[in-house]
Amino acid sequence: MAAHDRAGADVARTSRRGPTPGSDAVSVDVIKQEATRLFAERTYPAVGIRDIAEAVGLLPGSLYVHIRSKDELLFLIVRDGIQLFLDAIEPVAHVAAPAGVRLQNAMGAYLAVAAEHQQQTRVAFHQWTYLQGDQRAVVVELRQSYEKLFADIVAEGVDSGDFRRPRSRRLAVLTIVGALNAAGDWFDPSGSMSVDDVAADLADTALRGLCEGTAYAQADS
Amino acid sequence: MAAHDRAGADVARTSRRGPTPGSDAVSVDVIKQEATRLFAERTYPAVGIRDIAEAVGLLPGSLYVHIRSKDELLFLIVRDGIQLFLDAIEPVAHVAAPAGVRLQNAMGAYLAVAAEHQQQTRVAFHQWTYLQGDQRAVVVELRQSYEKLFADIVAEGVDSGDFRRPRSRRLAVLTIVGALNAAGDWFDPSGSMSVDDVAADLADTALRGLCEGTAYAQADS
DNA sequence: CCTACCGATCGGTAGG
DNA sequence: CCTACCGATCGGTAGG
Repeated sequence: MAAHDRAGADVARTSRRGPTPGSDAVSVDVIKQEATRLFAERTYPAVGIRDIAEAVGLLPGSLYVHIRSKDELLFLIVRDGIQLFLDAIEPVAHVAAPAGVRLQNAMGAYLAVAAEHQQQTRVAFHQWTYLQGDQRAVVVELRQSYEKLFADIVAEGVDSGDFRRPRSRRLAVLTIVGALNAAGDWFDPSGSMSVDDVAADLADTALRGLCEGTAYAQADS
Repeated sequence: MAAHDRAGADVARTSRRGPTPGSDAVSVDVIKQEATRLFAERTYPAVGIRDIAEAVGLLPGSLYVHIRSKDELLFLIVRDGIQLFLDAIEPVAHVAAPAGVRLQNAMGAYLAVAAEHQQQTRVAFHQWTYLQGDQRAVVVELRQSYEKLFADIVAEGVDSGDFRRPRSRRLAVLTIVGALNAAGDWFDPSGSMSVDDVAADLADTALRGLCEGTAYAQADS
């Protein structure tokens, strides 16, 4: 009876948090996934190594079988997160098409990734600031590549005459990227608007602005 | 000699961190000011009560003569920060003028505050998420008032025919507010562009968009 | 992957 | 406003 209870307890215990023999142990990917969720909900410094361990069903110390440190976990999430955007936007940014079309498609590609990886996007674009040293340097470089995709489209649009000449090209790029990043924050994939709807509306605002017809443009030219 | 040294040490000690008799003791405002700087640089959870104490020249425990808790400090910074924007934007948002003019002026008012209170702006718009309960509820309400200022301008612009009818008014507002908040983050008051320059460029993008002439508008209508 | 634990630091308080 | 300290929690490790 006592032996029977013990055996039952051991089975429950093993299936709850042990590396079940024959099935997969907790992997780095699962840890990254849970850490992404927790960082997105509460931010990196507010999430403890114990919160992550509990989420994946391990004891705190056991996490270090899979990861080197808490900050390496953040680094991987941020780096891979930005890379998702580079991989999605690069193809549509470089096709042979008018700058307006390419900008609209780049915005759509951004939103598609942001909608599919909402939590990782939040961590990647807001929480890279907690990284230091080499990790931070790598991320800063990736961020610059990301901004350059949009900067190139704007520059080519201005040079080809498709776009008006803004007072500051850099500022125009920061405005677009800022609006886009903000959209990634509030966009709700389960809401009434699809990714394409939102992308179309964002592109409208970026390309045409809010003014009806040429009312505002006339006042300036 | 020993007595002399002691007296000198006491004077230095008093002037360094004591409540110097006859002069002002460390005030809540100084603590708020230093906490604002530290929160903006490293974020709320990453800043310890000991960091704040050191910045104002007190020992950690002595802070609690002036403040109730660390989270109350954050609350005050965030609440007063958002209020700065409400106070600055409300007057220009409600004057009798075309929606385009009012939007441009509201953007200028936002940027003026963001430039003058850069650190508090960062804390107010990014770190209110660390607040909970009643404090968070108060802040959420203030944020809604802030967004409503822009929502009203857009709604009135659309109704009067000054603005084209966007696919989603709410989305247009979020886009504008998002671009504005982003500008508050990267705007450098010591840079080459003035507040007015940046406001004019932002308003251009919001009202006219990037496209030259009616090229993009024609394709749509 | 767990047990058992490390030193450091956290926000905050009692008593003067 | 300081002295002296509280219990709790932090990221991380040695040894099995």
